[in-house]
Amino acid sequence: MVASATKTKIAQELEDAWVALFRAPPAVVERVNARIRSEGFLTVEWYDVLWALARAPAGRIRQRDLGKDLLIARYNLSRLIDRLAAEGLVERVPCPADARGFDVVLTDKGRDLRAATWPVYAQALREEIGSRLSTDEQCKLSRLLAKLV
Amino acid sequence: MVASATKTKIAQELEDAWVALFRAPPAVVERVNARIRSEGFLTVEWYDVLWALARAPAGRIRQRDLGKDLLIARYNLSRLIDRLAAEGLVERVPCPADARGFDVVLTDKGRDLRAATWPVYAQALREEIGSRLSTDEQCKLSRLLAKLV
DNA sequence: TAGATAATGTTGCGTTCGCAACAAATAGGC
DNA sequence: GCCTATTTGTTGCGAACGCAACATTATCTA
Repeated sequence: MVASATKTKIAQELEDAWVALFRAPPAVVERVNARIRSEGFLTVEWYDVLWALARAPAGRIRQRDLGKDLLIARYNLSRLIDRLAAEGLVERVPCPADARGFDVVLTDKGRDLRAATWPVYAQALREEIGSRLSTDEQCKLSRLLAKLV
Repeated sequence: MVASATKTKIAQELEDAWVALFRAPPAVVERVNARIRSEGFLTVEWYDVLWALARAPAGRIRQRDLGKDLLIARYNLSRLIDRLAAEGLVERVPCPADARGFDVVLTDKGRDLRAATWPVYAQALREEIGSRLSTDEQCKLSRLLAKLV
């Protein structure tokens, strides 16, 4: 690969957008997590897997597809599923159509825990995001972030 | 604390905004980091500390203020500074005005490494963000994310 | 259909994060 | 001044991440 001529200046708007993107979201996620944990429930990382499964047909998704949906790298998802399975919240079953793969299946325990967590989670989202952004702003934010993926 | 009556529904816009906020930024940051690391340079987490110091008067900021600027939790910043100091990129010196505190000072080595990293970093930002969002969109994104902090 | 290539998932290893508990110093209320 | 509460920073510990290397299976190509 030829080293391209890299200019040493970037636009202020680009710098500002990057700094905001880099710093703000983790802080917001941490606040949401802190609220949920203080009530004794799951982190959002765990929750989101259960949520994705709860929406999937038969509470079942192939691990590969789960990673793509949740934007989680393979090696991280692999161990995240390990932890969820160790808690009995999901199960890994061989994928019928592909001997390499696994379907991740939501257990009853996982389904119940997700449902129990939801009110606390929803409340955290209302307070951390709903109270700070109008509905219109929420839509704009979704749209802008979608362009970056 | 009295358990507040928590509704079990939230608006679709809020859910979408949260999901985007939760998933997209880490993926973008990881892509930027991968580019920079593939060229043998610093992760953005390290870079941003050096950057903040390079902008500060005399290349020097109190650790507490650095944490607030960068939105890094105390216990994480403490160890991040440890690592940077172990590499000789910064130094910790007692804060003259407050015996509890430390000023973090950029070393010559840190200054040089930051400068050397910049072209690669800037190029990564142009490609990952500049090419996906217009200047106007970049401004909107900054503004929306600022509201969440 | 054999051989090379790609996709899927796991694991060893070191790094980094997050909580809780802690020590030390300052600031405030009386 | 004195006692308490707050602020600042560190550390032990376990959880989670990220890279590189790996095994296994599927897919493509000739």
